[in-house]
Amino acid sequence: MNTPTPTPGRPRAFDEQTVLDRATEVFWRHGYEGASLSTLTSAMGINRPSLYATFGSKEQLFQRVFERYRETQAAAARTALDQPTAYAAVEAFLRASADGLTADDHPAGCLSIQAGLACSPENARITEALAAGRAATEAALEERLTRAAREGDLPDGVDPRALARFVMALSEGHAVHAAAGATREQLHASVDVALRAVALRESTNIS
Amino acid sequence: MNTPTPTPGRPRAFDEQTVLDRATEVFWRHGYEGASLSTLTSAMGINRPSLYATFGSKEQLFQRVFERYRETQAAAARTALDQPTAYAAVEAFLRASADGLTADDHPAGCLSIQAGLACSPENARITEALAAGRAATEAALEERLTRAAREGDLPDGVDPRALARFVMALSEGHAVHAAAGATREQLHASVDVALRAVALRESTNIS
DNA sequence: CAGCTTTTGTACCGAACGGTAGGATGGAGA
DNA sequence: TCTCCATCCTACCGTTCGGTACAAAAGCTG
Repeated sequence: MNTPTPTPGRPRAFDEQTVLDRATEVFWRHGYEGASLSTLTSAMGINRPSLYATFGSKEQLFQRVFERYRETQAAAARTALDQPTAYAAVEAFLRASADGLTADDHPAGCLSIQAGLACSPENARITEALAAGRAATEAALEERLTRAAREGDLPDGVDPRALARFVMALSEGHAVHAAAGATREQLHASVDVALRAVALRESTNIS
Repeated sequence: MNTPTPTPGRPRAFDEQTVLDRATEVFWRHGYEGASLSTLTSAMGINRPSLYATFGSKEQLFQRVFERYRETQAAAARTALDQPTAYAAVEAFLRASADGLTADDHPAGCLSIQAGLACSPENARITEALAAGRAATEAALEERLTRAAREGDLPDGVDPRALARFVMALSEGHAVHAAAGATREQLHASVDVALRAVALRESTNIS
């Protein structure tokens, strides 16, 4: 479990995962640019040189934070997409998303959205990394739905890529809403509406 | 048209609306905190004291920018919601949104989303103002759909508030996608999927 | 032209930013 | 107990941040 090899020199006074958790919360709440080193070190309970010795820079710290975040997100997405039907997979994805966006063990919303949709030019890489993370989730969704299309498991006339984009966009919109204070019930009610679009039978347009 | 009253003193060398347009683009592209005064004044073609004499502060400048932005957004929403049926209103809203998010006379996406979903605590008012603007749009949508529900113009079992939230969330998600490079066609394909949820007949769930 | 008023440009303010130097500190091995 | 070495902590670096003082410039009015 823990490292049995006794490294020479003074041992660290903090646990890396713990301080990463604290940093995650700060970035989540204030965004990348809004999270100052003073706020970060204060929340992490370490001082600047420890942060730089351990993580390299503010940007590298954030990349570590986001990497960890992505892993848990990806695991949750994988679980949802393992459902046997497209409808069940989409519902599980959106339900898990709504729950995650309003969980009380972390700030409301989604780190990918909160941390930096727009940044100053020198931090453009942050924006790109976040977008890449979201794109990866959408790709997993698309892959699952493409398989569903092959299996005849999608409503007629529904393009799996469009459906993946729709589901992902809705989830991101819910993230925006959650960050602004929407409740879990409100998000699930929106999911109820969305699922009508994934139901099997072709429904009739208004005249 | 123009001011016929000759104000005393040296006349301004810039047009207020023009420099507001430039400021809008900078905030849109870099976010509130990512938009430095140097970048702003440089893009606006004026120097700092002129900015402060005219607008008061960076925050007040942004409020002016956002106010103008809201007016055009609200006008577009009003046009869409004036459609005779709920379905047509929702479609017009989402189509106009998709077009606006990918128009080439301004940065991709939506100022409300780009400017500052998360900020440092001292700029929390910016985040709140943006959320309030989006909430106002959602309220207009909800009002229209509540009327539709009264008129029997909504599918069975659809709560107008939930539908309004769904439409708004999707639009915000599309804003996130547009900022990350999604094309207009991709957004409209997602709208195609979404509209299935608003279609009149109750559709059958998967078994 | 003189006098008044407002804007313009330069040059600056204190504070906060991300990042770092270097001595004090504490645990393992000899 | 002494040595070694990575970590800890104070205090600082140069730069940029949002915001401003002040004097030169540019219009009107007389």
